[in-house]
Amino acid sequence: MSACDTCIVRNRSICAALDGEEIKALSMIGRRRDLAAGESLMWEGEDSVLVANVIDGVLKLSTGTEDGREQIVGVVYPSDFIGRPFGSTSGHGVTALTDARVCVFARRDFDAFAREHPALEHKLLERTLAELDRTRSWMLLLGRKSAGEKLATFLLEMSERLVQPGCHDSPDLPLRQFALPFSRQQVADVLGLTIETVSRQFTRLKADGIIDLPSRREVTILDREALQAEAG
Amino acid sequence: MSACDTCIVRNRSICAALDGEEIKALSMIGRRRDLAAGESLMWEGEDSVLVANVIDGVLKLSTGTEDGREQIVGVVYPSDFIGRPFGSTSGHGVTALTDARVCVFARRDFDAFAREHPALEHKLLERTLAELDRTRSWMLLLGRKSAGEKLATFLLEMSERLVQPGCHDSPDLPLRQFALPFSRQQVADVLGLTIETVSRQFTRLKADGIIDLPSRREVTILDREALQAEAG
DNA sequence: CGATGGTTTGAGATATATCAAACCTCGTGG
DNA sequence: CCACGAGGTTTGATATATCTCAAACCATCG
Repeated sequence: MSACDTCIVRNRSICAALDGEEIKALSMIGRRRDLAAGESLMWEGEDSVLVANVIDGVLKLSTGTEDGREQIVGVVYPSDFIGRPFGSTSGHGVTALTDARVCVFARRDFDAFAREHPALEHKLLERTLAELDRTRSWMLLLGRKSAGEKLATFLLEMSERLVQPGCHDSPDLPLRQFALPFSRQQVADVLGLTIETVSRQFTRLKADGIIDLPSRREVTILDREALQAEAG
Repeated sequence: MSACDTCIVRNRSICAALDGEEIKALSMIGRRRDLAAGESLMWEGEDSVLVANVIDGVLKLSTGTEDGREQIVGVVYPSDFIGRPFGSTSGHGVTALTDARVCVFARRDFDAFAREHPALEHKLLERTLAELDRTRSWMLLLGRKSAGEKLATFLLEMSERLVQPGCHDSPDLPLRQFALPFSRQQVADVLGLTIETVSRQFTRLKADGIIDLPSRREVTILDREALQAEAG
């Protein structure tokens, strides 16, 4: 019995494209790995040697300039795919925001396996296309939205992406309350703002009664309509 | 004889994955279309009914907010692929910046064809992954770079992307001089700036002797090193 | 408790946006 | 051929959102 048999993202990750035999073959070249919050799985500019599926936790993809400015260019959740198959170097680092568990493959092995399994490549293509869509809509946020609109948009996306599929009662409605997997600085790095501006926008949204902040890492959306209006 | 036989991007587009027979089959479901500068091929939010290969010209992908702010989220060149296969709606409009020629397919037809031709899907995957890389590095520009850095980065990328492969003497060096396929406003929409700020940065780079501007649409890079330094 | 790292709040500086006017460039029609 | 007009562009003066620098604040953990 392979680890895949009990994998909780088995049916949501790209592995869903594979049948029992194939999964078994794939499991031969992959292995689990646990990451502590803050630990990195790959570094910017490094040769792309690994790819992985996220089993549990939240990770950030980030790049920076020479002089230390950072920009988070993506956030991945359970069942998402990480890494750059068929490619030279990875343009961004990958770091766990929460404790996380991933299923890693040597890129060369994965590439070879994928090329022999078109259904897997197809899933990967669908995922990559979806990720590209999300990334592009994020460009609108970075290029054209104000600080207030940025934070509101971010909180709304967060409330949608953090739902555990099939976990609770309701059919995957966006969350009313959730724990942010980001520090204030990291929120700033997602939105292209400074930590102070982010903090001020948080307090403003709270003062306006649109959200509540039970603790630094927790957010409650009190008035989703208003938050959507703020998101522009 | 199909139109593909004389297609100038035959060997660079995703079609390069196909052999003679397959190309013939694909050519049955596609057709050429000419676009005048300014003409749109698809609109934001519209059902994704078309996909296409760019044969000639430059096109922009753009989104906007309700209140009319616009952001260009991608620029495509000859041999690039346009559209959203396997997907519901297209998140951005596609508009020709120059007169252009594309090879369009009904998305449903293309999807079906692609699923039967893994080599084609593989090419598409590689392209999509590369585009995602480029888009993410653009996020760093939008989120963290100053106006001057943005314009310098933009001009450098332009000088690399506008080379006609195999066209000239030299082996695809970046261009020293080129015609911008963008108006000042469009440059602003790429960089997340206003037209005035873009204009001021152009004149500053010119005043500093880093570039020359023979005409409004033409750029000469006088000092590439300095421009790279400006790009941050 | 007192230290530590993250966060909030404040006051001031600055890059970019905004508003407005002058300026080209180019095509059109007199 | 020249005057005219229209769009796009540049330049200028001013406003403002966001950044920067600095201090106070707060939770957590030894």
